[in-house]
Amino acid sequence: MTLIQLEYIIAVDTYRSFVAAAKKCFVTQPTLSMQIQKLEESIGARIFDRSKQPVVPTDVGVEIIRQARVALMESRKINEIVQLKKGDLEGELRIGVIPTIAPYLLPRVLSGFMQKFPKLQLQIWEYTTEKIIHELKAGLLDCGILSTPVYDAALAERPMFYEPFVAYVASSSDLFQKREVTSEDILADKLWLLTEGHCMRGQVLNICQRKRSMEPEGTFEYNTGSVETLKRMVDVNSGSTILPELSIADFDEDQLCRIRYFQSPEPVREISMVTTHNYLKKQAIDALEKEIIASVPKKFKSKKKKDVVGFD
Amino acid sequence: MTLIQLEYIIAVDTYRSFVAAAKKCFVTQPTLSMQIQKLEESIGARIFDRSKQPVVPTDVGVEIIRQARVALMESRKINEIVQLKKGDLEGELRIGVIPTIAPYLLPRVLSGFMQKFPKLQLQIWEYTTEKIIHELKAGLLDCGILSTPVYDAALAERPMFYEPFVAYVASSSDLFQKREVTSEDILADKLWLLTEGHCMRGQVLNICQRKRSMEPEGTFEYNTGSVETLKRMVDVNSGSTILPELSIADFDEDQLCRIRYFQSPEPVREISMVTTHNYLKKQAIDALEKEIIASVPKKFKSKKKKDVVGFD
DNA sequence: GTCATGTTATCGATAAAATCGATGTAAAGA
DNA sequence: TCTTTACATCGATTTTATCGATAACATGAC
Repeated sequence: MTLIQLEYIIAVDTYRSFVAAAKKCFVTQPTLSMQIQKLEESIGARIFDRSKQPVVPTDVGVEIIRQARVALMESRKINEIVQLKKGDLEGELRIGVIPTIAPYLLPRVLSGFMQKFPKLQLQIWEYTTEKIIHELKAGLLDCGILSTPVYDAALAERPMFYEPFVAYVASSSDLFQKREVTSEDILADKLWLLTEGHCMRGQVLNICQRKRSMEPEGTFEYNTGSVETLKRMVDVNSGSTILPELSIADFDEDQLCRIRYFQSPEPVREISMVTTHNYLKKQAIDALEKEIIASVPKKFKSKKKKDVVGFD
Repeated sequence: MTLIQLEYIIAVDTYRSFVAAAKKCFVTQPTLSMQIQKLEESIGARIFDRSKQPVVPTDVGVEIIRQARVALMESRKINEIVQLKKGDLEGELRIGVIPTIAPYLLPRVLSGFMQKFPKLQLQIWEYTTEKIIHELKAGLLDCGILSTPVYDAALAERPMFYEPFVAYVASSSDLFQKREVTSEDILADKLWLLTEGHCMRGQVLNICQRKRSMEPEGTFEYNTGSVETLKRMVDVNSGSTILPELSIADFDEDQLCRIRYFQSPEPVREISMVTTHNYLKKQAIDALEKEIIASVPKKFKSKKKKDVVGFD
């Protein structure tokens, strides 16, 4: 058994194809096939059922692959130990961030973080929650920054802060007259929503206590994945929307006028650093986590007197 | 990095010598040296300080080796998964047992256990507690059966039963007249003791509340490592000794006459299955554990109304 | 200091392996 | 049925691991 063979079976499991796996491993398909055959022979068990298309792991193969991931992970930690001692993390850090956090949070932390680890190649991927979870499990991402809980036992989530939602209302709206708003107010108003697939859409609907199934009535049907677009819709048209508080950091005075905070307990979303349980690049990820926690307003850090909103 | 390289550095760490490690790995010393050099080069750190004699790991080397043990362990579990699925454990199981347990416990369980795992090569090593702990940590033993607690964070102990101590008294002794004995009685009598290094010696001294430092007065100085010898000494000469209850199982009537049980709470020793935390051959070891628990008298299984005696 | 001894590093040769490109075979889709 | 896609097989080639011999080095005895 060699570590390379373990990498090969993990690649095949990930891509469900010998050809694709070979490409990702930078070897030819016969090489990969041969090595996997040798591994199967040496342990005395078939790992993949090649009669199915696409290939699937056998029963015992599933467990072997799970254990192979663990073994490979532990072997890679040896390199991390060295880098840690040298004090200079190298390699790449692949971060998945949901689109309703990324543009507002990352600019606050990335420059500082990159200065601390100059040799680290940062890769940011803006994905939906679902996609981030999938890629984390497949080992294609190192960590995810997303709204939790995600209720997945394979993942470890470490809450970093609780970001309040705020209402953004057109001056033509009735809500504009109020100093604070409640979820009932929102319900009555016309509401710009993110398109399906964004966890924040679910959270906003939960705030308004609208069921996902029943299409909210007073909602403009304009499918956008961008919080920025929601804001502009309110600016240019009318109605209201709900924004995460970090997104209003660089609003001008005119725009701030249209912000309405929620009555206590204000609705918030829990933002966590999510990894697999036995994760690599711990040093870098833990540092990023600290950097993020330090970068958000103090009042975000406690969830007391707040209403943590789920998205399911 | 290859698994073989990890094996090599672990061997060098274990034997503190390239030559000895090479021998144990069944390769020549240049081969082992080369591979370790390649590993050091690939991770970019020196693992061993060869200027010292015997060789010692560097600071970072210590951590690398610790992690290498983990990685190798996890990779070996892959083979166990296969064997587990086949339902037939192969390979060898190296068991360390202290001499005051081995001859009385093992005959009760080994034949049954070997029938269940016919392909398993059993290796029994009679060692002192100290030696078993050392070999477990070095990975030279798979599990140990010994008296606990041993207070070693690197090891996991799972108590299996609580074995009472009984007194064995010559008919010429005053104690012979009593139906039950107490630790005070023993203190007054002449006592045959095991030689230094046996944990049971410490336990017996603790029962009598004698300090280790002060050499017990009424003790015959005959250094033996065998419980059987203690018994014979009492048989042939006089005085008394303390035996573990399992050792009296095949006593004849005459010998049973000389047994005196302790007054409640009777002194007992805790006998545990000891492994490292992340141990291999789990399947076999767990089965052995069950076999042992099933083989001892029911009354051994609870520690209620008993006085668990340490040996330090 | 010198010598004997034991330990690790280095070297060239050789055996073992991993990999490649070409090709064969079997299954899935048009 | 034909085409396409995917995995297995084969021989050639490159790469790697290992060996035996030897050099370099450290340690302890004298």
